[in-house]
Amino acid sequence: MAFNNQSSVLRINVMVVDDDPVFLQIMSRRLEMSKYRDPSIMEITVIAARDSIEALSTLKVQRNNIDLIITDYYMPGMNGLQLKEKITQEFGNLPVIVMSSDTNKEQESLTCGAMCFIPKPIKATDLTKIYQFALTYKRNSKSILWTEDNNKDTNVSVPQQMQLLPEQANVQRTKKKCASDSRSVNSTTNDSCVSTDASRKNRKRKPTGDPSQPSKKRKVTWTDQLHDLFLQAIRHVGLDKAVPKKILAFMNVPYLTRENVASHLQKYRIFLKKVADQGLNLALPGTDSIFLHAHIREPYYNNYYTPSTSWYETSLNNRSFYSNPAGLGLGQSRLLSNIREPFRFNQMPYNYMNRSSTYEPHRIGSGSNLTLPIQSNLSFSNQPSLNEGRRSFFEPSMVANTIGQPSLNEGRRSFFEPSMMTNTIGQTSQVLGFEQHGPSAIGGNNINNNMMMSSYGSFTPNQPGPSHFSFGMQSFLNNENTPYNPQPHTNANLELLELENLNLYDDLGKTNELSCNISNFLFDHNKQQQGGADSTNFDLPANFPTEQNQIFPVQDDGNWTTVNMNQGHSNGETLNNLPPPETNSTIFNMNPINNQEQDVPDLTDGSFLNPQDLAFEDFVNSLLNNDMN
DNA sequence: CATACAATAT
DNA sequence: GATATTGTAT
Repeated sequence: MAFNNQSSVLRINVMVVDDDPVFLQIMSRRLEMSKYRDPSIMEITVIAARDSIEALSTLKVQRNNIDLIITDYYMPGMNGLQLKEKITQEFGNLPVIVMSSDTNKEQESLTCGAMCFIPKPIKATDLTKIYQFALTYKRNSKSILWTEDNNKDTNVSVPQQMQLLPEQANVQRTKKKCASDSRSVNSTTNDSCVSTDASRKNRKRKPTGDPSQPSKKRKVTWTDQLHDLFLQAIRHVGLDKAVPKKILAFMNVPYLTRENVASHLQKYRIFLKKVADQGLNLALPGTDSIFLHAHIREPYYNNYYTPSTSWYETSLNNRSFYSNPAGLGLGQSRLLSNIREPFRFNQMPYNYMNRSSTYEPHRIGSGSNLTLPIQSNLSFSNQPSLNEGRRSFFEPSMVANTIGQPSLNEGRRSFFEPSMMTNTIGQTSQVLGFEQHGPSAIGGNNINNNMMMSSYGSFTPNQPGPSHFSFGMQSFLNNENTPYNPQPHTNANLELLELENLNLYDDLGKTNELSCNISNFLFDHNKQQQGGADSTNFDLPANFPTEQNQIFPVQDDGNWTTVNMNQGHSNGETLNNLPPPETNSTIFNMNPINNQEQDVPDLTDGSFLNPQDLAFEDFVNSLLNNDMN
């Protein structure tokens, strides 16, 4: 699916500190060599340090790169706990595991804040615990899922509170009142307030234990945290391949069973379906911001290539907004992802973006990066063959590709396209007024696809790895070197089409952040303010053929041909035949000036979220970040 | 009594 | 593994 497996693998960097070089070597080797359950889930890199000083100096360099520290207790100079202390002082709260052959040091270690204590020699099961620890910690640094059950087969000891916090154990008795005593979580004797199966008549289910004894099955509570892990698992394996077993393996929560996951998955799927049928109702809490920085250059057209720098930033005012549950019956939606994560952007109810007053476009200086909070996974590690070499920047089909569905019929949608905006980058585009500018010419290196003259920008990665793209907006805006009077491609201007350094990446650290340069790209807020936007009424230069059904030339298969603005490219075989998106909807036809005071459809309405308007895969993808209530 | 939720049956 | 049904708590 949308996530590149390579980048989804959790990379755990463990530092091992021990003054015994032999042990250090063995330990490092064991950690490295031993495969975790599924190597596609986690990779371990071991950094060895021979004493505390070396450990600290390594940390100075690699501070953000180390996930877990395993240190011997007895070391010359500074012992393991002193090292831990120092680490905490200098680098904050990094998880430290202390090991020693002196089991008397166990209590001291735990008291002093070691995450756990491992007696030497290290048993294989203990080693496993280290993996689990690292994995869990990496995935959720807030808490460690660690239960008594999880521990009983090893000598690893963890601090008391770690075992006993019910939030961390995530296990409760059937009766909440019982669970108020958190220490009963792992107890099997306290059943005084658990209603028994025997008290139920006509029970059809088979008792799971001794029939004479009432079953005391634990009920898993899907806390936000646990659900979040579940979602991570789904992201990792892909929605289409997410089955209980795989999810369970990824989650690696000791007490969870496949059945637990299956049950939850069923619920989740029901949620997805519900949303697909009815639309999504979102509550997006707190501050939000959308920003786009574009490095502007002169048009790619002809041989001009004059760098200029203009930066725009568009941010959304701080506002909270909530949808009314009544409209869709999905009112309990809550956002589980960290709201600072950029991809929540996708989840914004998009009628919101029509409130021009909420946007504050302004120029902020110069630079060369573009940061778009988008739903990403846009690392083109594969040849974009399914779409005949051309993919739009924010093309739904691209997501479809990675999800596993062919994108052949999806069409070439892009940055400028309203239907895309609805779900993905709409806010940005709307804010910057891209959509109103309509047609833009994009060149590609593929001679069969080297011009795109449907109404919206597009971009073509033509090889794996970093890609390049360009937009020709300047031409429109300055009314010169216009792409509607284009010159055939030459090598010279092909060069210009190969723009700079669009690096798309996605890793767990910076999921969904896109960093790139945009060249030959220009937008104009003032232009945005003029006229409405629909597929045939763009804000165009005076000499642009704005009449409906007027044609303008494009280059196709090396020859110049024409395209009907209303109907898309005349050669639907080569270029995509997707009709211009519906833009005369309430959503997109709302002029920021004229309609400023107009009553924007309320979020309670729900009609604004017609799933058919949405790029479905994107849409579903965005749901991956949502709770399913 | 209806609903939400998770376990359990099919 | 997917889906339907049941038990339990609210």
